[in-house]
Amino acid sequence: MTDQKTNTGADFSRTDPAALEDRIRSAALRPTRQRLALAELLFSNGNRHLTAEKLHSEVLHSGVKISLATIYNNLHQFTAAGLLREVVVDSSKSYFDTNVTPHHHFFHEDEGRLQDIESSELTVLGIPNLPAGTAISSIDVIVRLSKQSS
Amino acid sequence: MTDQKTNTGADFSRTDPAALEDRIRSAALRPTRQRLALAELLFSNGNRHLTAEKLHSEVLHSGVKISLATIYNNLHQFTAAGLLREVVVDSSKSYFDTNVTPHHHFFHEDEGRLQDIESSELTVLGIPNLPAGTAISSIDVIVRLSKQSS
DNA sequence: TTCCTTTTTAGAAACATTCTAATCTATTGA
DNA sequence: TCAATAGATTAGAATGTTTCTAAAAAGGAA
Repeated sequence: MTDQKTNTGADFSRTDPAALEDRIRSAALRPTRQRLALAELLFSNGNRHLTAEKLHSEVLHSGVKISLATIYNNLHQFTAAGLLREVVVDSSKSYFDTNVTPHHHFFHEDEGRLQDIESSELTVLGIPNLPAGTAISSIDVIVRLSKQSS
Repeated sequence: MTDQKTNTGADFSRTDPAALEDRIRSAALRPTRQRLALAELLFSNGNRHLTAEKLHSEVLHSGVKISLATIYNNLHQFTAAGLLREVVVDSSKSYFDTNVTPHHHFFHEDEGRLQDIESSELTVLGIPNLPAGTAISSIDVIVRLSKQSS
């Protein structure tokens, strides 16, 4: 149980450089210095929800020189490979989630922060018949939270 | 039952200029030429899901000169007044929904088109306890649809 | 009408994201 | 080990959506 294709939340690959490299190789990508740095931040710290800009500043602070274009390239490549999932909650920027199993989200509107809701907890009932010629690509539930008013 | 604060889908104000003007006045806004043109497109054609750009091109085609800045100003003012609701489904642009009652959406990913799911049909069960100090602002369910693969 | 406020506007600016084309790097296999 | 090549990174330009600015126009009250 040290390495799996799925990621349910446990930080299973825990900074082990070889495991990170395998993960990148399994996506048919080369384990470059930049990718390893990104993978470490993304996949060795439990489930995370990050914007491109946040990831960029984290990786720069970790001492690895990397351009924003590379951040975007890799976020998209990781997403295409199923290592990340994009979550649409804000019309102005994209969030990427390291938990790629089916699940839902709380979104703290004031902080711009996402929080997982496991799909074992939350159920969606009564989806109508699908329009002809279509198939479900995903079901996204976002519970938007504001600060308590009183 | 000709005019109500809520809008469940019926096109109840049906191009009646006086009703549109009341609707604008009730939001503490002046019924300008531009606002009336926008209100007519938004509120006299059943439930609609529009982007700023789409609304702009529609209103220009209807013969009313209006700038994109005015479109944005008014979409936001109408939203603040509860006449519209913003739906976040696409990280690159905003959609505005004329149906402001609680409900959910199908999103046709290939066409960028939204379709209502009434909340009488779809139920969300098992929302976990809310984080301390927060209250639910809204619950958004988006069923993303792709073209059937086969 | 006059005055005051709101609204509209063109254009500039801001912002996230994507593109371009040049340079660099990992990998392969001789 | 090295050269060849395919893939990766990069700075900076470009794009698209949305917001801002400041000035002109229009609505409404008196």
